[in-house]
Order: sequence, then C-alpha cells, then structure tokens
Amino acid sequence: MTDIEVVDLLRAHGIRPSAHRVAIALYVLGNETHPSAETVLRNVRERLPVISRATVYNTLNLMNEKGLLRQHPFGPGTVFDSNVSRHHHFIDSETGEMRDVPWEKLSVSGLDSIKDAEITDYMIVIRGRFKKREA
Amino acid sequence: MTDIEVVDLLRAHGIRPSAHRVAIALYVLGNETHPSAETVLRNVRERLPVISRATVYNTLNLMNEKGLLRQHPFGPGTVFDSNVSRHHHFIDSETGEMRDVPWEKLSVSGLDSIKDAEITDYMIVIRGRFKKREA
DNA sequence: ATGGAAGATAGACTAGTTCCAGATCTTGAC
DNA sequence: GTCAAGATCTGGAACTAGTCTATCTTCCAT
Repeated sequence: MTDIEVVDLLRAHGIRPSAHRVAIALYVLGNETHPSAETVLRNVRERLPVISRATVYNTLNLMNEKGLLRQHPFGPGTVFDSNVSRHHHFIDSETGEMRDVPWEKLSVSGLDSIKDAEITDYMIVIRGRFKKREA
Repeated sequence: MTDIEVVDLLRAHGIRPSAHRVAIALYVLGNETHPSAETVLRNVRERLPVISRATVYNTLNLMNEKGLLRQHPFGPGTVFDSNVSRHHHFIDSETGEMRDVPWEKLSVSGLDSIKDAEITDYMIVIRGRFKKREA
C-alpha cells in the first residue's frame, strides 16, 4: 500500500491524514498480522523516531471507531486487525499467534434460538496449534 | 457447594487445599457470573479478611492450570469462568457483562476444512445487547 | 497574517498482574 | 510432640497496558 493510497483511505473515513497517522496506518494496514499497540509503536518508530505512545493509541482507537480496523481483546492485551470484513480467528495456544479464518469456511447454526438478546456480531474463536510448514 | 466438596475437588485436581485456596474456590466455583480477579479478592476478603492479592492471582492461575476453571481475556481484563464444560459466550457490548450460551444451542460446521492446524478447542463469541427483563 | 479548531506531545496516572524475599504454616519422620 | 523440609502466604515493588491532561503545534478559512 502506498502513502497516497493510505492518505486517501484515511480521508475517505473522515480522518485527517497527518504524517503520524499515515505512518501508523501504513504499518497496520499493510500488515496481515495482529499487532498490539506496543508492536505498532515499536515499528512505526523505526520510520518515525519521534512519536509518542499516546498518539499511537489515539490513532488506533480513531481508526477503530471509523471502521478502518478492528480491535480484539484476545490474549493478554488488545490486538488490532486490519481485516475489517467478517472472519473467524485461530489462535495458536503455544505462541499466541493469531490467524484469520475466512468467513465462508465455517458456519454457525442455531443463532436464531437466542431470544433474550439482540446479536450484532459473532465469530468463532478456535484454539490449537499450527502445523509447522518450515522445512 | 460445601467446604468438604471444595476440599475434595481441589485435592482431586492436585491442589493442596489450604484455607485460603478453599475460600477462593468456594467463591469462584459457587458462582455463575464471570468475576475478575479483583472481584474475587473483594468477595473473599469478606470471609477471610487477611488475604493478599498475590494469593488470589496465584490460586486462580493454579486453578486455571489444573482445569478447575477457565480464564477468558474478553472485555478489558481477564475474567474467570467456573464453567469448564464446553459452552459459548455472549457479551453485552454496552455493559461488558458475559453470559454462557449452552453448547448444544449452537453448532459450527466446516471445522474439518481446517487442514493446517490442530484444533484443541473452539467457541462462538457473540456480541450484542441483552434484552431487558426487569419491569 | 490571524484566530480558532484539530492534532500531537510528554509525562503523570491508573489498573491489572507478576515477581520476590522473607514470614508462616503443614507435613511426615522420628 | 518436635523438627526440618517444603509448601504457602504476605506486602510491596516492579512491570505492563492503557488513559488522561496540560501544553504546544499545525492547519485552514478568513
């Protein structure tokens, strides 16, 4: 993802694209992993040494509000997910590593039997071990 | 649940049943809610005024390790669940309140399509609002 | 250029959790 | 019962995640 694309994306979501915000968005959106705020801070600082923790939190929360990313309270601490379309999650129980599972791959039945609550969203959280692929 | 039952349960899970541990287990296991460590501490202190935060954390972690309860990193902070049988979760998005959803009520299909990982456990996490019941 | 709004900053602050070193309690062998 | 060894508990320090605040800067319309 280029700087220009990120700037447009931020604007399209009503976020003024300051240099800091662009740097943060570049890192988070161009990233398939599920970084924590701390990880974002560390990585953004490599490009932009002067940026405070508060700015990172502010920006991530803002992007979350505006629908540019999702926040998940898995593992210890919150983690951010640049994939805002619906999907499920697989969490490696040893390493804590998270991977997305495509929405279509799994399906849930019985949700209509829940009568005493209004459902706005749901996801399947799977725990287990990734099979090693490295030779 | 009686003291005796708790003592036996702890022993059955390889946990030496000290007075403090019994008090904590009595509270957590006889409780359908999903208390935080702080809530546990507060409540146990009513019966056992001298107990340190560290002991509560140690004991809860120990019980978690030994399979007497589960730890969920939902919402802000960790929450403990005395229901160790399989079940799903509904989280009220306003209040953060968590309720268990019986395992049989929902079902997931497609799990066998996951080839690159070994599944040890899974659950459905639903977010939404409880409908008010109070008049 | 000027003034106001939005943005960014550092650092203080809070909450949650773990770590640690010493004090205390249990247990089993005698 | 007594004692040593080991398990447990304690308070507080330390660490981590996240929020808040006061201040300074930038941007933009006028």
